[in-house]
Amino acid sequence: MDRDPAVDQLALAHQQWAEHHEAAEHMSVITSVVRVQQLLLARLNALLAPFELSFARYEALSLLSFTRHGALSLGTLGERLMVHPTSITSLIDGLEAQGLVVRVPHPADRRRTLAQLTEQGRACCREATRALVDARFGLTGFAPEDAQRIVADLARVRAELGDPVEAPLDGALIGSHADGDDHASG
Amino acid sequence: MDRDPAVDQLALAHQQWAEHHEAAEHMSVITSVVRVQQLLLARLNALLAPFELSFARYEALSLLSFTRHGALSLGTLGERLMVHPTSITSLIDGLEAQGLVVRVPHPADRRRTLAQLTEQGRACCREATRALVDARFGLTGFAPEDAQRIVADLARVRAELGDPVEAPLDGALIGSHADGDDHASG
DNA sequence: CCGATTTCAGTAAGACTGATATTA
DNA sequence: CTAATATCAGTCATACTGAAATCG
Repeated sequence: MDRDPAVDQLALAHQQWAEHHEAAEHMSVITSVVRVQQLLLARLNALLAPFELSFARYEALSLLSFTRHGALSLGTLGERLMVHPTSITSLIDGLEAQGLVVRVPHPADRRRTLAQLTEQGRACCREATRALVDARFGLTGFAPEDAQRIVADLARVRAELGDPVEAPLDGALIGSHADGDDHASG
Repeated sequence: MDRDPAVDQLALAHQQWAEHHEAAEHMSVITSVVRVQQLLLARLNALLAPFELSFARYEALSLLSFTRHGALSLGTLGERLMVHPTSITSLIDGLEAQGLVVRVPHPADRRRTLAQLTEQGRACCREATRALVDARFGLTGFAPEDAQRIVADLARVRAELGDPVEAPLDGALIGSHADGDDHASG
């Protein structure tokens, strides 16, 4: 008695839900989002495995690489990544143990600590980025317009849940991201 | 120097990414999915907190409630929820400690164990369902058609990542979910 | 003194690997 | 015998709470 080799478990759950309750479509949004995140992160972590990076660590490296001196305070990093302060501490612990970043004191505020990219960290980020971009983040089959539509739909969900969402820009760009960070050791 | 009170961190990341690399739209799909799942689960877990349920536990109860006798083997449950076998063991451990399910031996296969809803489990699931449905799973602002479009888009992503995805059904329903489970104690 | 920043100790749920007992 | 099922032991990354040290 072998089971069906490939059953769409989400469609099955939707069908069962619709037979018993209301709001089946809303429930399906949840299960779809959870499942897609599960699959996407598995794919990305596989792509990043050769570099001994998780996607979370890659995101941090990437943010650092965008700054003028390759450094951000832990607080700013946590804000950008939208994670708990203690999570940033352990995330940077890991990257520091790998030699990809170092902690340096903030020159102007001795309460703060900067995470500073090392040369090795820069190189690692560069190569990992190439791997991800070449694989189109696991979304090879999607044209940029397809991706944009999904992002727009999910932005509506974020807005519904209280996340700050930029108005669907008709040309208005943000230019106010100088929050006093990004001055490194020098 | 207070920061902007509400900045769309995802839009900011997208902008920075687009300035430096390709595939910015694909990257944005990832960050959007991760963020939406984070926000959605936080909302759902808050809605379920009065019942001392997490969404994961609720999903298990819900699946059990759909069966004829309120019981499924742990293996089938894990397959439906798409989680690791050892995760099912600990999930059922928790539900059993709460008195919402009990483990009973499978009548026809002594290797298997059935998770069986208790009366308390049924009641808890019923009330939790009402709370979730009343709140439309945190998606009050979405009409069923909106939700359907999002689900369809995410189904394309799942297909792209190798998940079994039911063909966009034009009337074809699945009727083959009798996999030998669902016979309970009696 | 108050508040911001980071860290630490501890808890908890979750995802894994590898091994094991039991049974088909 | 092999394969399936569930569990256990242990590891790991994460997410939190509460407290502390340091500093603006």
